Amino acid sequence: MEDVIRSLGFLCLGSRLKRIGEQLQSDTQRVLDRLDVPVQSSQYPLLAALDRLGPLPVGELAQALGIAQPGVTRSVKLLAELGLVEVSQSNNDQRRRIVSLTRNGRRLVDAAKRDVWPRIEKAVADLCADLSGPLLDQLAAIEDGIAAAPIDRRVGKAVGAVQ
Amino acid sequence: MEDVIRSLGFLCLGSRLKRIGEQLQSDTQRVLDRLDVPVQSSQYPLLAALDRLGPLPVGELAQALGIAQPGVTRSVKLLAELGLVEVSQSNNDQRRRIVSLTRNGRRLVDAAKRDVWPRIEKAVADLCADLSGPLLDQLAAIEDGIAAAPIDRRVGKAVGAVQ
DNA sequence: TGCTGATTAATAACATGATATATAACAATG
DNA sequence: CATTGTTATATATCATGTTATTAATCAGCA
Repeated sequence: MEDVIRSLGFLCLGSRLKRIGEQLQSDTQRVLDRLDVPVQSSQYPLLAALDRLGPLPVGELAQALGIAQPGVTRSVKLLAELGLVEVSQSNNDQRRRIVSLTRNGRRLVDAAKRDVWPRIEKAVADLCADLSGPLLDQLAAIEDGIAAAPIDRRVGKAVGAVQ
Repeated sequence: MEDVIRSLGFLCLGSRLKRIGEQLQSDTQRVLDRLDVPVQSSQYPLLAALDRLGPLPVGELAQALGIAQPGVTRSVKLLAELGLVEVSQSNNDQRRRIVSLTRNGRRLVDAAKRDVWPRIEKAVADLCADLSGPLLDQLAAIEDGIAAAPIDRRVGKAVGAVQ
């Protein structure tokens, strides 16, 4: 059976990247499922962001993760229910809600950094090791290219009605 | 503000691919929004599959698109309500429901193939033109690598409990 | 000082992926 | 040929992204 997304090449690059990303995430999830970890793989970037950058308000967290703010609000709520992060009001600005790791969250991140993340990183790096180009650099170039001029701008305005 | 997903490299490759894919899709959506097209960009792969492969039962359509069957069932229902595809019972096997393009669906695909898809493809190809490696080949290699041995298998079994 | 506009986060509603399960039809076997 | 297992699809539920909107707070200015 022909893989249509693959056959369509650049036309469906978005769908294809998304599909590969979901595949990688669910594979990674299976790694975590073997452990006693109560967190979906997709929540780790948020924890990693707090680990790297320290406590952050919701909006900046969204920016750091490159997702929209409501997504962060939802994840934070979930992780707070699990006792991994906590939210405190900012002193200067009552609108801002500062998210930080709890003691348990800290412990989870430290353990993951020590025991799990290096293995996952190595597995993914191996997967990409034989590629003919520097994938991460290329992805960065794509991201920069999109940021500079999104596809719809590149397509131009001269497309007439379709039906 | 540091882009954490980007900084984490291979560890978050899945999240990153997904994020780039979603960005590309929503950019493409904006192209379509300028036209009179009543279809989300994410539905085009299904229409393209029917165009390339002819009428297909739900399961084979899922396989051709590389997504799970319930996703196809849902999209087909949506596209059928829009009058772009229709469903007929298979003769040999009453379980199978064969999805095909309607006259309107055919017309939409033909118009898109003629007027829109080449432009989008070109825009995305341009975006990727300056990359230092053959991106599509690399993605194919990643997909093949995942299929051969998913990440969780590559990580190995020797990871202890995390907390 | 009090109004106006901007900013922050929450909520609602939707899109679209997944898995798990139910139902209907087929196939195979005792 | 009836039962049993398999296969194809639909449905339910969840995860997680989006945009649009609302509510609360801040900041600036007449």
